[in-house]
Amino acid sequence: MSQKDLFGEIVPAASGPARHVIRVVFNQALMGTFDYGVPDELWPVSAGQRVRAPFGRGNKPTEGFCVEVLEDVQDPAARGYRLKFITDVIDDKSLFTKKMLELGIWISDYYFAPPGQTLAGMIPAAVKKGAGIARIAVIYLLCRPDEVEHILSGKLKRAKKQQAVFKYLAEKAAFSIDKGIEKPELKKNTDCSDSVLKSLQTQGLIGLGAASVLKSLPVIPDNYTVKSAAKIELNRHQAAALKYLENELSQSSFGVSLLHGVTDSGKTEVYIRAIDMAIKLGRQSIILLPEIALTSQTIQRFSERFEKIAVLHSGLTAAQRNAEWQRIVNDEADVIIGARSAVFAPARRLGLIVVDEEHEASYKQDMVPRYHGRDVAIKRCQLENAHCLLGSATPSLESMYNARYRRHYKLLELPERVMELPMPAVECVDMSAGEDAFSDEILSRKLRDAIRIALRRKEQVILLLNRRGYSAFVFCPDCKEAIRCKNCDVALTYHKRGGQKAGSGALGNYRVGGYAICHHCGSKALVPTACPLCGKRLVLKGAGSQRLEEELKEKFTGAKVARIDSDSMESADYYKLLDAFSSGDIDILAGTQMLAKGLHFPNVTLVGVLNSDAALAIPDFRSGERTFQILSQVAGRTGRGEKPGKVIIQTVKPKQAVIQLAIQGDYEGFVNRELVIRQQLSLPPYTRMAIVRLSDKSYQMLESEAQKLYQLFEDISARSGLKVNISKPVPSIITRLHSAYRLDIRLTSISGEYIRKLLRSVIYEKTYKQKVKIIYDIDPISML
DNA sequence: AGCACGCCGACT
DNA sequence: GTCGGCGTGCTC
Repeated sequence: MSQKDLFGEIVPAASGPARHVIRVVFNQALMGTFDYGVPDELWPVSAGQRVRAPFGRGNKPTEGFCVEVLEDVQDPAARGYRLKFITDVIDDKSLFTKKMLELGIWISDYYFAPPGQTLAGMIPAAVKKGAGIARIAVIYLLCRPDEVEHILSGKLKRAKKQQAVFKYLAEKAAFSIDKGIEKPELKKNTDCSDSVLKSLQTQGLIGLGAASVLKSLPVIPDNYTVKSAAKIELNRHQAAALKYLENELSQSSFGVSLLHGVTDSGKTEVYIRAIDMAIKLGRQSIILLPEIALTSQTIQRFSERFEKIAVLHSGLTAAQRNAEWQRIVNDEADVIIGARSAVFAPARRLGLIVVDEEHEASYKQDMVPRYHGRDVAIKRCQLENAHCLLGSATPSLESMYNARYRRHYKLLELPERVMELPMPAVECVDMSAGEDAFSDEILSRKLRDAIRIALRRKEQVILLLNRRGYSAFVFCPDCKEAIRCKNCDVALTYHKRGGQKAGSGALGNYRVGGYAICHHCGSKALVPTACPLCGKRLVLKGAGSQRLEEELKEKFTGAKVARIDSDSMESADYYKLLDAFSSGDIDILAGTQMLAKGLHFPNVTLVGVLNSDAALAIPDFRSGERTFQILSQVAGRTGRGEKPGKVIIQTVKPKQAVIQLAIQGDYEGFVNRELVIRQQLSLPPYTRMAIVRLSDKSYQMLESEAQKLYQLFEDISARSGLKVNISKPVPSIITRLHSAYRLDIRLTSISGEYIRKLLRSVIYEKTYKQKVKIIYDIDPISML
């Protein structure tokens, strides 16, 4: 053992031989597990309970999860280290059901997420705190503003990093705990290490506190309600699907079915009947929905039919969320409805998980653990012998492929709209031809005419801009360059402020009346009037949703126009606006793709898609699939009442196959075409994929590390004969984010297990010493 | 992640 | 020589 033993370590808590040993994981970026003894007076401890244990050389009391009780306590001499003892047991009973714990370990293993962070992510903070609020380490200055200069040139004269941190805090006026900066934010923005902060702390220059952080998410106003539908009779397709599901549910064995139903084909009614069946069999159901679809009208649709419902979504207060969770723990809910993380609801009699809109990319969590809600739902069903019902009008190619070719999967089709409503007429306008090509207006002649007609009939219109980031950038027509974020290398988006007209005046050489905003890091910049490279005039280019709003107000005077997107929306306003639109107070609603989701407005008879091909320009193999999905969703937004609907799609590439297929509403055709392409190019769903993304502020360092890791992958792969295709390090689609460069190594293989074997050998065996930040994205859903 | 250890450069 | 910043490696 090391020399340190000569000086005698502080022995924490009880010592001596351990009669009980447990395996603990900490909520930190640590892949390993740690064994601890349990003092007799704290026994028993079971898997899933949180414990406090001395951790690290300083024996810092740290919270961790017990993941296992070790049956055979081995001989202390055989252990290569000295066993410490836990000091507290935090929970009086396990926070996890047995199956959930098993699921958590699987997620940690499958997605290469630290087990402690994975388990922590499965339990809402509100539950862990006991209806509290999320607390986060906050750092603030312990001096007065007028002392800053003196300290910078005095005590910190020689400490460059500390100066930077100090200056940053002073700039942000963090002179008290309530003005403090959150530690992760501080570290990111000043690029400092822990030791820098530690030094400042020991010098008494900064204070460390904890602050409560509230999540700012939409809160559903109580009065946002819609009348319920009358008693519904199933059509023959629904009846057939249900018959299959009833049989599956009564067998209590694992299975997955993919319910492919066009908009208004009655998928929800099938869900409801299946859930009803599960309840009759004494089992619970979880319904997963994308966060944005989780509106009170959706919730109401279910709450009208079931009594014992628990709701888990981000709009709830901490106390509400904890209360809902406890209801599930106490077995007071038959139906649990929620967003992605509701897949972790502590149901003990689970029989069915419904994943609605299963193709939605938002099911993939973009933080550790980077799990896919749909895939975790399927895994959980497998562990619990439950049935997983996936539903979509445009299923993902993965699910479609599985439904066609894999065991345990079944495809259920609902090809007809329930009320026998006709599919809306979809028209395409070629923006690259005729007068529209030479017009700088966003709306084509055809669309303008259609809007006018709809307004005359007192009907409503929805206009959709595909991606906000791809419009209204500041462009130099001479250099052919857009102004980019200095940190993220992303084209900045121009946003107007107040009601001033852009370019109406000049303040120095900056444009008055607006900012350019980076949609990745949120930083704002004043916009120069002249190009910094050539000095010539810069122009605003593209169709931002703000510009659209202006054009609409100009062209359709008298019509009430509203814009909906995450820039103009302050959480609850979103629902107010939808409410106003629903009650007919708004004639034209313009916005980004969030409008394309499952909202129901009977009086909408016209939907216009303004830049339908914008997404196709993104270099991501799924961009065609996304475009098809969005256009199909849009087509479903209209003609839902008695009046016939119409969709007008503007595009510069009218011949593009994806757009053609979307216009024809030909999902089959799209899938068959796309699957051939994917197979030819060895892309998912024919292969599995993982992205290893390295990032660092120094490009040189990043490049050499990426090269090193790439070589290591190649070596291991060759040595162990793993059939994994390893790409050379390539710049990520977003080449730079938060002033860090990003390189991707893309791994593809016929089997995901080959990829994981390769990654395991790098992550767990110490074959590579990590010098830059690395994230592992297993089954990536977006290449960004 | 968070902490202590210890190398090395800056300054007595 | 000594102080202390900051990179490195370990944590049951």
